[in-house]
Amino acid sequence: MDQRTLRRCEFRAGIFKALAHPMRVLMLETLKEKPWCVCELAFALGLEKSVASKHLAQLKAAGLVDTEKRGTLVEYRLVAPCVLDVAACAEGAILAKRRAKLDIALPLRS
Amino acid sequence: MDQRTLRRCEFRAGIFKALAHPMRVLMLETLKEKPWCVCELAFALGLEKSVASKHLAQLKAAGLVDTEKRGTLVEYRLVAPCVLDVAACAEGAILAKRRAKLDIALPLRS
DNA sequence: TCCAATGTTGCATATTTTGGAAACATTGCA
DNA sequence: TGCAATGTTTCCAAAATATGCAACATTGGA
Repeated sequence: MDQRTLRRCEFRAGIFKALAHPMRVLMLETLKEKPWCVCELAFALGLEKSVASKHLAQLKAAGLVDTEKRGTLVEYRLVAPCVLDVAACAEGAILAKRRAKLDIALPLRS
Repeated sequence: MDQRTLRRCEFRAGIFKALAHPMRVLMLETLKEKPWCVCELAFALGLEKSVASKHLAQLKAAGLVDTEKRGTLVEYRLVAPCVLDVAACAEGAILAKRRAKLDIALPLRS
């Protein structure tokens, strides 16, 4: 358990921590289509603007989104779309496994 | 923002939450090689057995690992290795982006 | 300059997560 | 049965996180 390994795990856990909230996952999925400003995104998702801003700040700190100022508003855009693919992959594997266990548990259903 | 979408985001956020701790990431990477029992894994990673057990329980609840009883010990094994590959992908994308921004910020360095 | 629009930050509160110690449960063996 | 090994659960205190509101900062336009 060297220092380098620990550092890597902390970095990755940081990425996952940023993703560990339903609203932030939804935000990323929304950003997948096009860039949004805080204001519109907050309205579309039914959030206080301060809450939306803070969630986006976390995503940005993790490096998952990036910003660009446009006049008075700030445009957020997705950096690594593959992150969402990962979610789909993990979900698929987990659900497949779960289904397999059910089939073993209930073999008479066929 | 229909109910189904929200449900999906909650499920995915649950997976990410299970991954949102350096020690749990390290545990998954360790389990990638071979199955481990709680006892050995706790010793190898320098954890209290109760702490290791709780981390593993979280990973199991998320569906990321599975267990098999062998006498007095419980063997934990990885379910979805693709999660770790995804982590590597996300990390790569984020670091690449970060590097790109630094190059823009310091263009005279070349 | 003044104001409106947009975001961010600070604060208070409530909730969740974490780690450690001890108690408890289960299993296999003498 | 009694005991040792292995895991899980419970309780507690500390730390981290989430939310909503208000205050503040920045920008562009009247």
